[in-house]
Amino acid sequence: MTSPLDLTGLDLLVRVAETGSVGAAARQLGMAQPNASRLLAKLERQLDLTLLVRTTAGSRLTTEGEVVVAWARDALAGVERVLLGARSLAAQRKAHLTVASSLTVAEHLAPRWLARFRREHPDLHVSLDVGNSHHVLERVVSGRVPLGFVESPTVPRTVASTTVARDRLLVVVGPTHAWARRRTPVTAAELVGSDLVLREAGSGTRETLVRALDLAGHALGEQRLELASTAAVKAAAAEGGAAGVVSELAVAAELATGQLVAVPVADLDLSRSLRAVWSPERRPEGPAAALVRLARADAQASPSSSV
Amino acid sequence: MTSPLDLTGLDLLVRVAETGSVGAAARQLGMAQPNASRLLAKLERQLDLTLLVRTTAGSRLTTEGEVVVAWARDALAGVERVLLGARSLAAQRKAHLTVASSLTVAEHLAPRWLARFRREHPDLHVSLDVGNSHHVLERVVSGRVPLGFVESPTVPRTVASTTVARDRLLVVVGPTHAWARRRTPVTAAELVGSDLVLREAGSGTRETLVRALDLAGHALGEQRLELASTAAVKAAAAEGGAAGVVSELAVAAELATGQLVAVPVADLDLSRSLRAVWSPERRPEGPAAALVRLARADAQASPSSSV
DNA sequence: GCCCGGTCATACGTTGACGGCATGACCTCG
DNA sequence: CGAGGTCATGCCGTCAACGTATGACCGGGC
Repeated sequence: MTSPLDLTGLDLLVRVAETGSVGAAARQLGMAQPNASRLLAKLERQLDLTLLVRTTAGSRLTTEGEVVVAWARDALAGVERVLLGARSLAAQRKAHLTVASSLTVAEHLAPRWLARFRREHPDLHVSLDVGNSHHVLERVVSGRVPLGFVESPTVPRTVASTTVARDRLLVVVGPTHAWARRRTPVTAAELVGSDLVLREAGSGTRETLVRALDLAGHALGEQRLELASTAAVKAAAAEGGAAGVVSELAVAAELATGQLVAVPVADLDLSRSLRAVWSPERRPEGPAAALVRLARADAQASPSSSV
Repeated sequence: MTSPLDLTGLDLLVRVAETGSVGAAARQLGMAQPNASRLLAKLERQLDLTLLVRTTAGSRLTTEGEVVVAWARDALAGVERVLLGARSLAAQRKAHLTVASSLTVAEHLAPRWLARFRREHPDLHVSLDVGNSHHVLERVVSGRVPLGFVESPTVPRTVASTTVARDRLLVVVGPTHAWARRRTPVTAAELVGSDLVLREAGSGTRETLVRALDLAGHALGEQRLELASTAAVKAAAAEGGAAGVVSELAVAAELATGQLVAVPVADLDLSRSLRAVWSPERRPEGPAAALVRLARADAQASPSSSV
């Protein structure tokens, strides 16, 4: 709880593991060697562990140090994704390739694509233009952007598309909710009659749900609790007595740790496809085509699980 | 590169997303509201993005803010795993349940188990005792520890065991290595005749390789490059011209981003099982049994992919 | 044998950043 | 129209982190 939340020490530790030297690791990070030494000592003090064996000819990891390094690499990769993604959001100006993307894709798939893409084309700056499905399609047909990704169940005939992955909406509740231990599926009628927390109207997730309910002959009431962000929906569902409806991609981690429980649902088809879309006159080529390939390959490499 | 690596701002942002208020988020982190306001402004400046729409009745996320929050949640979960894991390594004293674990299990599986376990039993302190396979077995048979996890191909008859997951060693090379584009499997003979980077003798990974080679009628030479940590092996393989041999669990992330490439291997069975082991007189019960259940469930939920 | 290049730790002085408090502007609700 | 909530700004003190300088130690080479 009262943790520093500063990863510099862990970054340093990982580099010590790779180079075998505190000084070399310090140079990689552009800091002076004494600071690195101090920082590592502080890290050991805070974690109450001895991570390194300092010899006068370098430093080696202890067993515990190795374990911590493995964990730290994951954590650092996570913040690397944040920073890389943020740069892709910001660098509209100097971007060589701009791709429009719906929220679900940007939130949960784009980080891996960006990391991989950057590695294969280190000289190319990719920029993300995030908006709802309508926004993405508009950008593509207007030619402002050569490629887009949407999670709509259908796309208009004005654009060409290919499915790169599949997605599914889940009904999730906190572990204390009555539905958490339920084994018989919840019906669509029960769903519309219960307390639900949802994204606001206009979100792709919400539209998919409304459409599925419509096909089943049901309609959402008006008294739903609407929240501004997916994070808020998840937090509300985890805490309170209401059920949330979110993409399976958004809750993989929470399901794994048990913070949220998925409720089986009958009568409703909540799956949808994630599509790459482009203007028919401008078929993706070069980097854009590579990105589509990469996205499809990534999706089938990890069908549903994620971070 | 020149990034702050301080996640407090991101943590704050996530909490703003959940609560809808900068002040409330600040209180959750025990900081004063003005500091939170400043920190968020700084974060926006550093990322060159506008993440929040501050109204006088609270703060809502922009679209870009939502995306960043989703990424940040992953990153924060990663450092949470590090901190939780470190506590489990350190708190030998106040632990209610101590489990011995080999390196591979501790590095790549334990974080998820610990997070999940902590959620189901918040009052129980679990401690990790990490060592090589021999160390784990010794602790179990001597009764110092009620439960252990090892990745040995076989276990002695003095302990009872059950397989909770499977694992496989991979031969990996950097993308520039000649084997990177190879489609025909590498033979065991080629393997022993090539430049290899390995963990030092005594590691479970190394022993598994030696055993597999032995069964195929080959033996490792002596001139191998030995490195102290798995991280060092991965770094050396990614950079240089040598091939590395590591657990698939250790390189899932690098394979996904293309930093490393797996080379197909013929003639060798490099798979092994990860087993929970315990003293026959002391069958796991209560929390220990729950941990075994949890481990097995987790493994079959995500067969091979991971963070 | 001796010295040079490498390792890591300690000491010291400065500065810059962060935190807390006080204040002000603004909106909403009663 | 006031009360309670939101967020931003300004001021100031303190502490922590940084860079430089130095010392102890080991190994390898000429």
